[in-house]
Amino acid sequence: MIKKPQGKQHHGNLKEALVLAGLEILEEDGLEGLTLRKCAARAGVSHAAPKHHFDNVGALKSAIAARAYKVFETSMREGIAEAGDDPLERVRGISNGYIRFATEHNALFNLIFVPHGTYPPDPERDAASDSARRVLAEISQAVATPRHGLSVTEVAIWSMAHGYAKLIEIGRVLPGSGDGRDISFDDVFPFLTFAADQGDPSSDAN
Amino acid sequence: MIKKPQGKQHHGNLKEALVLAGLEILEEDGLEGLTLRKCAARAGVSHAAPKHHFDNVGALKSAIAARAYKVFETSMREGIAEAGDDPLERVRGISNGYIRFATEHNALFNLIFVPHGTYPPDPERDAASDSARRVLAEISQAVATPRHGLSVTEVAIWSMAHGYAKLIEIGRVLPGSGDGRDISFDDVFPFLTFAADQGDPSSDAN
DNA sequence: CGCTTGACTTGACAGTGTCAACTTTACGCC
DNA sequence: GGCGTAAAGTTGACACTGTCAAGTCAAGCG
Repeated sequence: MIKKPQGKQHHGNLKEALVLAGLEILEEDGLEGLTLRKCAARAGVSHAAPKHHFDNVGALKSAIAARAYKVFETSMREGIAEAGDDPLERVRGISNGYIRFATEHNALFNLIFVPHGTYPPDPERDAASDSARRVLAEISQAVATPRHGLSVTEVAIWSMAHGYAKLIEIGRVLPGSGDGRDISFDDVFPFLTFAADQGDPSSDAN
Repeated sequence: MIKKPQGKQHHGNLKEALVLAGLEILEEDGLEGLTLRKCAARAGVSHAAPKHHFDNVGALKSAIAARAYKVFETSMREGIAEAGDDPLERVRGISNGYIRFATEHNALFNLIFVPHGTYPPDPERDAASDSARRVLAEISQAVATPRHGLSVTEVAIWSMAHGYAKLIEIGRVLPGSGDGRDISFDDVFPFLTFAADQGDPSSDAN
């Protein structure tokens, strides 16, 4: 945590401090707990100080979201790394990384997946978002066929992973619970099939 | 809109009026615009009047959510009715109803799909939720095989529909736009396969 | 007629984002 | 080196939020 030097008038790096404070608050208290004034307090600064660095709360959230995208991308890359070379396994891997990010950093997840226009324009956030999406596009590429282009395959994978992550978030699915909601992504993944995988999901082949 | 009789002390049906006011506000201003005080004002009553009928804002939202589930269920049933008798077509139909509800009543959609525990316990909301879910379970039944039970199939369909709806909400998918985001659910649906449908998504067979 | 109970109003409080005015510091320029 | 200016942070205010406590008023009942 970067705090303002006591007594000094200038913080030195308030912008960065506010973003870091925001990330901490998000992990501790969730998205609802994120407040401009709390960020300011945690950075050791008065409640209106952020105004000089962020026009409004949306601008601060946008800056935090840019960081969140990087965590998100890392999580997806880790999921891919855990998978082998098989294209289908890599799709499963990136999906697992996607879902792990959504569950372990749920506030960040909900900070970045927000309707277009929620935050003011921000090239840094756009860049981080594009970078993360390129990872998904690359993995999708390997299971896409010319017949149905890249983006359709990408959206199919994306929809499945995102939807499953949301069902966990709202408690409709609860992997490892042992009750009726105990459905893992590995159970669901076989229902997603690609040209190279003429899968009957009831087969054990994967 | 049910308003309080001018001058009279008792409203008569404030509980119902607050719920209806809430539904209107949700459709007009979205989930962010829903406020206890605005509901009270629209019902023609003072800002603290709702306290006698709803302990807190969560209880009011819960009551509104119960209504929203009914709209949701209707939308799914309409989607099914538009499909024929083929089980797979009925899955597509309910998905289209699901997605239509999410786009046309996005505030209601986000009101009902919230983490478990967001609202106080409410038997009415639970009943409405269960009723809606039973519709999905029934449609899933027809494409499920004993090998992988009902609920797994249900979650697969649910994940796909929910995820796709969310991608539209956040603007990552924009059907009918003509640009790179122009991907319809019919494009994505074939990637979902069941035992009875050994589908290669590149085939035209659907 | 009077009392009790429920429904609603009024006023307050803390917390939120945002704005305007003020103070203080740091930096460039002569 | 001193000084003026612009940036950075503080203070105080405003409207809005949910929530609570106290008061008012009406309906119903013994």
